[in-house]
Amino acid sequence: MPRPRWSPTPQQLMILQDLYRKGLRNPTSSQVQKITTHLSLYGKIQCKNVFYWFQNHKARDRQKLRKELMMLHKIHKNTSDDDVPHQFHTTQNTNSNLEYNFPPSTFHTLYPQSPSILVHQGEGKDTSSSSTQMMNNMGNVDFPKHCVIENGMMRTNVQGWILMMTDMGPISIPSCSSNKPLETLELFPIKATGIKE
Amino acid sequence: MPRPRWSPTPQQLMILQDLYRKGLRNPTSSQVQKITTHLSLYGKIQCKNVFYWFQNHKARDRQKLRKELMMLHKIHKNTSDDDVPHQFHTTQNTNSNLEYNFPPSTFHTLYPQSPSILVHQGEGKDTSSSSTQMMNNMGNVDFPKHCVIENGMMRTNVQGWILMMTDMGPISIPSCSSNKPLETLELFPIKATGIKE
DNA sequence: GGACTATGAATGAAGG
DNA sequence: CCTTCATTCATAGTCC
Repeated sequence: MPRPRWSPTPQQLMILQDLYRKGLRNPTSSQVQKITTHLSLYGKIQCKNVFYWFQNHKARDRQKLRKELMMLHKIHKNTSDDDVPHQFHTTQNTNSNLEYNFPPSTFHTLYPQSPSILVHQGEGKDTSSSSTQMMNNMGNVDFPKHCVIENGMMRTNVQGWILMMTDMGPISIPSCSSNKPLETLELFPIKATGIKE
Repeated sequence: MPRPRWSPTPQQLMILQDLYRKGLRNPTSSQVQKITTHLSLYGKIQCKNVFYWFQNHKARDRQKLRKELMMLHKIHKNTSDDDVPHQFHTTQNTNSNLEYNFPPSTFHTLYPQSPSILVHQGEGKDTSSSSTQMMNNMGNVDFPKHCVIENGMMRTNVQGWILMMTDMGPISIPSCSSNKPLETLELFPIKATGIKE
């Protein structure tokens, strides 16, 4: 029974956290490999696990920081939006209350360049760089594909995310039996369900 | 110490279900925000609660359908699988043996695009997109998706890294309590953290 | 009280 | 990097 997904053992987690704490954010391919090799002493693991771990950890860490930062800026308004998993709060401009929004652009300056840590590579010159590649040419470790190495830099193949969000219409949030209708909420089912079945 | 977890009041639940029934699946940041604000009329609630609610509800809804479907396919097979203690086995990938690593990318065709509903945003355009992001940058600042790619991307290959590879140093990959020292790992934090803190 | 269920919360894994 | 999906963990509520 193959464990569907990897789950770090306490030791592995500890090591990963420590590396992260020390500043590692975007491990290069060789770093990932080495880390993986090391962690495999404590349990089954693949390069991609390490790769994804850092990616997710960094993202979620940052989101947490943003939240805290926001918290400070919003020292008063309670209104319940304190802790949000990922997402953000857009400008909510209701005349009624809360207005904890920031001048945008405060948060994109957070992450520093990734710091560094080096895991020495046996012999090959590691100019290759990041993770992506490593995923490919690893013997028994696979990497997520979808990244391309370019000039030593790892680029994700994506360029241009499309956002399809037609923003129109007021939405109606269903209200429970008796309650004042919400001012500007409207619901716009644009496309039926979504449960393709 | 543990903050009890949120539990929807009957009214809140009713509203959420209604929205879901109407097709909402992946509410955008502003939608979550508005919904949360509205629901807070009926009890304490945070954005993340709303966010998670939709995530979970959708996932479990889908999982239920999947299971039923599977049931049909297996109408004949008795296999005595009747006694499934807890949950169920959803995707039981009987890959059996080698749980090697294959670049995934095989089983993707299932999910449709999320439907849509719109919570009209007072004025700001909510180009922001959905869930995740929304919680983060409350400033309604959504990244100009494409722009950031330039320097915000995964540059794994930081130019400041020094490769110091001495075969001798015992590595400083944090090890857990008792374990055999790893052979050649080295850790070289060149620049402090990165966590702006 | 332990087994089980429903479900909030967290996070690994992918895709774009 | 951002978004979404699938799993899994954790626990309140329930039944016996």
